[in-house]
Amino acid sequence: MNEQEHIDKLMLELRRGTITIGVLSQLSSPQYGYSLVTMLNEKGVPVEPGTLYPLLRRLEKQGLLESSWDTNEARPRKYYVLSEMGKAVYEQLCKEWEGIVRSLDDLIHTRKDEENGDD
Amino acid sequence: MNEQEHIDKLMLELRRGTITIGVLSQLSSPQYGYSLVTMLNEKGVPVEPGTLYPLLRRLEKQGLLESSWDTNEARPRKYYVLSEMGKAVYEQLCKEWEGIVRSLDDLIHTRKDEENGDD
DNA sequence: ACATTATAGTGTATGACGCACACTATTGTA
DNA sequence: TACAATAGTGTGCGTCATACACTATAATGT
Repeated sequence: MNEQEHIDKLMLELRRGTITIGVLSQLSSPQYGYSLVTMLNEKGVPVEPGTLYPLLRRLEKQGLLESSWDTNEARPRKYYVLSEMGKAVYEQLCKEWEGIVRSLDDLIHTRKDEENGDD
Repeated sequence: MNEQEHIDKLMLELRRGTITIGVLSQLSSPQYGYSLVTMLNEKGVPVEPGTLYPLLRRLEKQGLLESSWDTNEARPRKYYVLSEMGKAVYEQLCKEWEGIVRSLDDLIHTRKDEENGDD
């Protein structure tokens, strides 16, 4: 396994959960799956259809999203939108996410020197 | 499932991979597992011994870490430190991590209105 | 001095869950 | 006819939390 393969694998894990936040962040107004895949990929959050569709259904089953079919268009589209609980969870999740980012940022820019080292 | 349970579960996923970065970030100089558990928890990256030890062994097997026993102390300690490849991977991973953070930050502070924003 | 408990330190086994990947299926459009 | 739009399923992998096992030392109590 070379460097790039390691990085790819680690990135895979790092992305975990971020897809969910990305999805939730876009569903304050209704959108359908196919458009979400496209948009998220454009915005730098790579996601596969085979990942997104199950995710959407999962989130709906858990009560974070609500869905409705639009059959007026050329092809039927399934629109998802945040439920009340979804909104609340999303708000809170953002705060927690920022906490994680801050902690990790802290570790990365290692401040070993300002430990006020008493040896 | 109430709000808090949802958040806990989502947080669990969000933390994925961040533990690895946290560990790598601390191993430019050698440290042993037990001290890492303590330190990371202090620094806001909660991690269980049962998570860290397998992680360290995994990273060593993959060639990102090197280990050596110190049997001079009261109890034997297994010290880990970044290998050359580990350093390279860590450097690159940090950049990628910042990319993820930036993308997600972008999505969270939804700029729906300024869709025409070409810098 | 001896027994008991706590702590430092490393390790394993199991189960859950989300993700990528490879697929299927339908319908409209060029 | 072939391609794009749109939604879906099934499998395998990897990491995480949890619970547990193990050893040797330090600390405590009697």
